[in-house]
Amino acid sequence: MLPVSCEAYKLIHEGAIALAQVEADGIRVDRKYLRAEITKVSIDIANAVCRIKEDKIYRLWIRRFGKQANIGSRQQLGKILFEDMGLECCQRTQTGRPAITQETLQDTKLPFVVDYLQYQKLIKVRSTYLYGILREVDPDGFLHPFYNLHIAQTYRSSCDSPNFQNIPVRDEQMMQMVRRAFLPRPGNQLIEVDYSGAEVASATCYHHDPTMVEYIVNPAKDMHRDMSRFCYMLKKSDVDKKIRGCGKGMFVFSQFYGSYYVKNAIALWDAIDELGLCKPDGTSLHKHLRRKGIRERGACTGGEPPAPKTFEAHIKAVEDYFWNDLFPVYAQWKRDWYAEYLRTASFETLTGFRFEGALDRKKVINYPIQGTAFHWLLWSLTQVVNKELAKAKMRTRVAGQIHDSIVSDGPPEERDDYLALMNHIMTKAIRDHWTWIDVPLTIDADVAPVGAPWSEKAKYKME
DNA sequence: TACTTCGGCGCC
DNA sequence: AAAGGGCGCCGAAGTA
Repeated sequence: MLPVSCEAYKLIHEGAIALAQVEADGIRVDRKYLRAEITKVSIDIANAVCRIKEDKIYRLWIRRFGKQANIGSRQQLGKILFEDMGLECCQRTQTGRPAITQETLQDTKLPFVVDYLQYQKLIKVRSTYLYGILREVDPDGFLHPFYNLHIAQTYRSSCDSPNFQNIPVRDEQMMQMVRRAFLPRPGNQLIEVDYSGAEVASATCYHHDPTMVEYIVNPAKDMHRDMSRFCYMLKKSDVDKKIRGCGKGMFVFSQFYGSYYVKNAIALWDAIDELGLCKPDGTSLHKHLRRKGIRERGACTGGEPPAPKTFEAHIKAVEDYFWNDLFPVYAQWKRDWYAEYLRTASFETLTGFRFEGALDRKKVINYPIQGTAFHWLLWSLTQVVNKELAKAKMRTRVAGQIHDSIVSDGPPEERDDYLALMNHIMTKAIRDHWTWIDVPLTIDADVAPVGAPWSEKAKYKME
């Protein structure tokens, strides 16, 4: 930890005090629900195991491993599928073995993997989440996760015992099963406030690309929708939520974090079938791309340049456009920032923290952006926890923090005051504190009904 | 038995 | 030239 200014030191000091308060207050958990759900999930797991054992593949499994056969062993499954059955596995692990992942299993197209993946999901929910949370609940029914400021290389926080920062949310089934366990105190409601596009805004404070500023300032513009359109050669109106999500995750953020067109092309192409991506009239995007002259994905080997008229070649063109035409200033900043690092062997965040030592290019670009975005959240947390809640004599308490969001537990009559306070701290006061924040910051809020679990949170309109 | 490493996967 | 940043937790498998 290398804070290079009094102000940077103060952020960590006051941040630690705020997080200690969050840890002490904790979050209420429904133990009865957890115990009942563990029983329920255990039955579902037993049923899934039965279905797996009825499959032909399990007979091969027994023949090959006999008494050692273990459904939980990915290594064994890999040997059966990719050695005995001779199926193709297009991903390797670090040590060169076939990678047995959700993706490579799905690629086999075997009916067996549907049951197997459901089984694995339930195992994950039961062990990491249901048991993992229940084990840490205190005698009063509260959870007190630890928030660390001395672990992450980026100057972010981390969280453990249990990790409150990786509770399922994207998978609807897992989200329901796990978030149902988190409750507000009696008579209260849970609220989650998060920075919109925190890392994009943080990055822009470094590179100042005018096109990115325009995307942030103008609510009518949408970078993810635009890039989704270009990747799949669609009209603006053809981009639905699913397609936009693919462009965002498989192109834009991948590119920001240092991935490249070959990986993007594979992910975006496979997503068409896996997620059933269609135009509004029901045309599959594969068919749509064929009409645009793209019939194949391309070799995607990374060795040779992509063959013409392949999807790979198209995504390479999108990548060139993205960095050379759309965000040239961002691209130049990346080159300059890295060159300066090579010269000095160090760099600093805008919030006043230094990095030293051997780091690769991707880390040199990503660390300051990630750390700075978190420091916005941490500063906001110090204001609300250490100062404003007490000053306003409010009963609302912060229950947790997830990198760019703050979860609170408070009485409904304080809800609108709390949201107004958070909006003031997170979007206005912070820009007086750090005047180098030269893009507007905005927040979103999710609110669960009074007495309802975290699984029932829904978008909340703030005035 | 206790510990470490690996592969995998949950979140931002 | 290379090719996804950061975490914590789990079970399996290997080692002491």
